[in-house]
This record gives sequence, C-alpha cells and structure tokens, in this order.
Amino acid sequence: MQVGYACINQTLGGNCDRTFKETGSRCGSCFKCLGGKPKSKIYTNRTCIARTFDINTVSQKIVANLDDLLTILRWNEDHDIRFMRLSSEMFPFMSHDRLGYEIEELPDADQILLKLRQIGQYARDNEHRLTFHPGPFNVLSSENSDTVRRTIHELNCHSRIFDLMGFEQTPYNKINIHLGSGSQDHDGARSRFIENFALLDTNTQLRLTLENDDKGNMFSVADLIPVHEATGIPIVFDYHHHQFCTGGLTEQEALELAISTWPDGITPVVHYSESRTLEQGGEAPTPAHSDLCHGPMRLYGNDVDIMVEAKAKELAVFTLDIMMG
DNA sequence: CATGGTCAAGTGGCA
DNA sequence: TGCCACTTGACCATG
Repeated sequence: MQVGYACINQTLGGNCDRTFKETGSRCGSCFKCLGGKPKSKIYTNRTCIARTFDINTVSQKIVANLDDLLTILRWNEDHDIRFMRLSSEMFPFMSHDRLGYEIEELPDADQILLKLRQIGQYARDNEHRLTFHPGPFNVLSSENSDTVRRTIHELNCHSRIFDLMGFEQTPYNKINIHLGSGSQDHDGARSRFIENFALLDTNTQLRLTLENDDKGNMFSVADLIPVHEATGIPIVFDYHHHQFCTGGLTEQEALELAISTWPDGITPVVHYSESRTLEQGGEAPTPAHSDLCHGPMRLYGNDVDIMVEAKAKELAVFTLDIMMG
C-alpha cells in the first residue's frame, strides 16, 4: 500500500498562503515559513496563457517543470512517499488545437526527452507509482464531436509521456478521467463513451481508468460497471464522491466492486478526501476538498494505493488515519 | 514587488 | 444568469 498526493508539494513550493488565509495557520515547513527565497520555489505547474504563448518560453518552462518533478520525487523518497499524480500543466498547451506541439519539435526536445527517461528510470528504480488525472474538459462521452476529438488527442498526449518515461502500458500508471455528460441520459453517455474509447491509441486505452462522480445524477461505481464490462477499464473508487452518489451501495460494497475491476497484479487506486465544509465546522458535507485528513479512512482489509486529494497536499498525507479493518 | 484581474477547454448544479 | 466545483493556481499588467 502506498499513499500519495496530487501535483503540488507545498513544502518545496512554498504555497501555503491559501491554507493560511482560510485556516489562519501556516504549514510551518514550506520555504516561506522557513524563511526561504521565492527563487527557490520548486513546482511543476509553470504554464502560460494563450495570448502570450511562445514556443521557446514554453520549452524552457517544460525543462524547469521536469527538473522540479525529479526534485519532488527525491523529496518524496526521503519521506517514504512513493505515489504521485503528475500535473497536466507540465506540458502547457500540448494538445491545444492551434498552439499544440509535438515534444520532438520543441527547441529543447533532446533535453526534455532525456529528462523524461530519467524520471521514468528514477520511478522504476525506487518503485514510485506515477499517474495522471487530466482535467474536467476531457469528456469522451460528449455529444460534441470537437470535444471528443480534443479529448482523444489530450489523452493520447498524456499516454505518450508515460511511454517516453519507459513505463509499461497498464493502469499501474493510470490516466484517470470521469465518464462525463450523462446526467440526463446514462445509457447514451455510456454508449458514446464506449464508442469513442475505441478511437484512442492502444497505449491510452490500456492506461485509462474511470472514477465515480460526486453528483447524484452522475455515475456511481455501479453505474460504471457496464462500461468496465464492455471495455475492461478499471474503476477508481473515490471515497468522498461516493457520499454524494452511492448507487445504492455501502462504502465497502462500492470499494470492493471497484477493486474487482482491476487486473491481477496491479494494485487498485482509490482517491481519498474529505469535505471542506465539514472541516470548517459546517453542518452538511459538500464536494469541495478539505485541507487535511481527519478520518478515519476504512480499507475493510483491502490492499490499495491511496491518492489523497486534500488541499494541503503532501502535508495531508501525514494526517491520514487509516483503519485497515 | 505586491496586488487583482484574467486565464484553453466541458458539464452539472446551485444561488 | 452567473458562479462554483472539479485536475491544479499561475500569469501578467498595473500601481
């Protein structure tokens, strides 16, 4: 079992202002709290906006993002964290209709390709599991053919990065999305999803996973099962989302149903977060994520890798209270 | 150099 | 109708 976090390391990134503003307490361990300089900021989200897009700048940002990713992985290793979600912003605008590019045509392509191999090698050597979770704009089930086309391209771009890291083509390095666009018509959305899934590159198909939604009219774990049966796509169980969309299953039932969709030999991934509203003393839970974990999180005896989706990132990993039984 | 307005993209749900 | 939520705050122009 590994416990990981998503995209950003606050300690290295010095990004605790949000936590400070909303809770009044600083993390105490980021570079700002320790008196460091902004220059030393380590993060992998360097991006740009379309208006100022410049391929040379983007290429340099990618180099810096990959350098910092390796720094973060080393920090993780030092702190016994061997599971991390990579930011889709590491390669800004890569799949954009007008501004998109191939990695090979970037000015720093050689350096970037080398760094990707080095990151992959480091992850394999130290058994770090790296995953992607492309943004909510990826809707494979959309009725809009342009949206589907862009989604296919973006997912393939993500998969290509894992290929360049030298990873096997399995959901060990998953690319996770939601089914999307089916609140009024589950059957139609599932059909379109299955149809469009066939259009993805094979390596992308082999890495794709589906996550249960956080809205009652959307897709519970049970609602995703027909898609799993048609495509073999494993299901990622999100504990927090399940509260808002149970599909009539208990937490344990939904967890174990999702686990049953994973291939032998690959540890299933689950997502764990808690309600921000409850954390701040509210009455009813809402989908927005908490800063930290308060738990306990129950595993019911199952072995999974846990992606903690809390705003305080790696700091929240250390607050996770896991109940094995 | 701090601040606030703005930023590629889809969809659903709430005030 | 507008805004927030989700992957994930960062960029950039202004003072």
